[in-house]
Amino acid sequence: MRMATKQKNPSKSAGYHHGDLKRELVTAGRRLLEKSGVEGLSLRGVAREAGVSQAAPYHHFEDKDALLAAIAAEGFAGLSSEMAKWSAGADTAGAHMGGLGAGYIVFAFENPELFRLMHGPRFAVADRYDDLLTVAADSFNMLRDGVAACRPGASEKEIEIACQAAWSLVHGASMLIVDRRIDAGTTVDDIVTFANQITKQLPVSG
Amino acid sequence: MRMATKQKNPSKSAGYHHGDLKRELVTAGRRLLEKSGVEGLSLRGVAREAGVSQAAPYHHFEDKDALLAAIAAEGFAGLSSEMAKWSAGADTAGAHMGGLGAGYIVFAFENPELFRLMHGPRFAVADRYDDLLTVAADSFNMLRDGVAACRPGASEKEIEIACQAAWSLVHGASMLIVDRRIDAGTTVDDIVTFANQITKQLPVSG
DNA sequence: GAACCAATCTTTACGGTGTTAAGATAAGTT
DNA sequence: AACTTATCTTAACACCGTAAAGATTGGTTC
Repeated sequence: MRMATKQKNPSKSAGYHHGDLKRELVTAGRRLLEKSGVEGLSLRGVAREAGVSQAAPYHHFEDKDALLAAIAAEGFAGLSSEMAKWSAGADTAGAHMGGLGAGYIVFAFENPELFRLMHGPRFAVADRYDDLLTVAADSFNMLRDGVAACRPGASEKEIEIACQAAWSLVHGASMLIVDRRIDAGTTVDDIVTFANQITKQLPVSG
Repeated sequence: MRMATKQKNPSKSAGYHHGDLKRELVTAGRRLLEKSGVEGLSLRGVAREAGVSQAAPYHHFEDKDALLAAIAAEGFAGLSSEMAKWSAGADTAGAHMGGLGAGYIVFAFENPELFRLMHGPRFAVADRYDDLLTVAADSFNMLRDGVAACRPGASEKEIEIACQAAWSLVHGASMLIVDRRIDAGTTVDDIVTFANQITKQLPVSG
């Protein structure tokens, strides 16, 4: 019994691919995404980048949209962890809330094309891609919980409105930064101070 | 001298087109845009809709992007007039501000694909298309003036931040509604009451 | 009027795209 | 070893953005 012949080592075997191409397509897609933008991203290009023929992706994703949905899902996971990172260790509910917003905006700043993909028209009606829906809902629920913690005695309706307002504020700022309509600086520190100034305008995190 | 042979009547002459095709391309583009979305909009499709060959648009627009820029410019004009409409007749600066925000969101609600095009990645770096830049700046300046009127004694810096926050809030709400992530109702009245609730969260229009 | 010019439109063509259908190869199972 | 199944390739289709070259038109000048 030889050692290396089982599929123990999923690296590039010469002939047919047979590693986990699915994963490699997603990472290649993310790579090309930040380089060329959503519009410049082609399925054939991803296949090329992965060193595989043009039709190969169709054995792992039903569609180009399905691959983009997988990339977007990874994006939402990254968004959530970025929010968690910046809100960790906050001593007040307001500071925690501010951290969530800062993380949201920082993520958009650092992954502009990915952020655009995540909120693009493609998934506006996302009855397919349920795992995308759940992971996106996770990100949203972090915000919701943060808002609720800031207003202990508020009614359900008040919390909903405050939550929608907070989400809109943070999402709009991210979008405007990504689209270069607001200049919030060039470093992550710049972005964070900008985020703090912005979110301070809401009574929630005051 | 015959009457109808001059280009007095720019309607469809049978053979070659010779009306103002440029205008017709823009309106045909807007029509297809709301039907098929930005991604589903093809230059060939626009030419087809205008009843003209596929290469004809290139005599009026340098590019597909140039046509989209013209459509987007019309969009910003519409956005400005919608904001003007909803803020007209307000008696206080705060009410005026609220009207501007409501108009912004209502426009997005009523022209989702156009709104997406206007803020798409295509014009993020818009050193070309200067008329697009100016008409977009007009919309922004309406917001800026509204914010400044709400805070007479504020410093330049304070006004800028309040302005960015207001813009972010309103823009984010529009984007989230267009992307179906926030359900703000189905009628324009629904949208307006939603907009009022949201903007009331900002100290500017309190 | 005729001759010319510039603008506008068409036909044709090229390379790129998403996607499907048919065949080749590898891995796993009996 | 034979068979099955998953994976990958090649080839093809219709569509797209765009450029080049030719046709048609309206306007201008004699």
